[in-house]
Amino acid sequence: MTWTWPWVARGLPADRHTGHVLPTPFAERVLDLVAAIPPGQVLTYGDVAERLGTRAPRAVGSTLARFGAGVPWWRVVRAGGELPAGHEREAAGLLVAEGVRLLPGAGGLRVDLVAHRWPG
DNA sequence: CTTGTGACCCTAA
DNA sequence: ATTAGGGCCACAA
Repeated sequence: MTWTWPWVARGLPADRHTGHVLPTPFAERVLDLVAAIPPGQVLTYGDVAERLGTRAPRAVGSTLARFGAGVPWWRVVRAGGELPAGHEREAAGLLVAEGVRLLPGAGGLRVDLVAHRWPG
């Protein structure tokens, strides 16, 4: 695994006895996959869910909201290429720095999925 | 373009 | 066991 839990990175124990929340098996699979997305490429929440063999894109979003701090969460976007809700600005900056082309849209910028969707 | 609706499936309480 | 709700999605209208 290339990612680390935020509280582990800060030297905090990742143990149930401490009261810290541990990622579920599902969450671990989400994080492993997201950590493997190369710079400059993206997946949608639905893509992640599909590659994990589930149809739970919302659960993917929830997982990244909770445990995504240690993985490139900005490389996971909505089905239409819209940036992750609540983090549009930060995601836009990080993506542009990786060379991702953003297209203008009414509700903000969209990732050019045709150009940057990760084939895997 | 916008809103509303219904289904989905996983998590936490 | 049950419930409520989510960084979603597809499909109306």
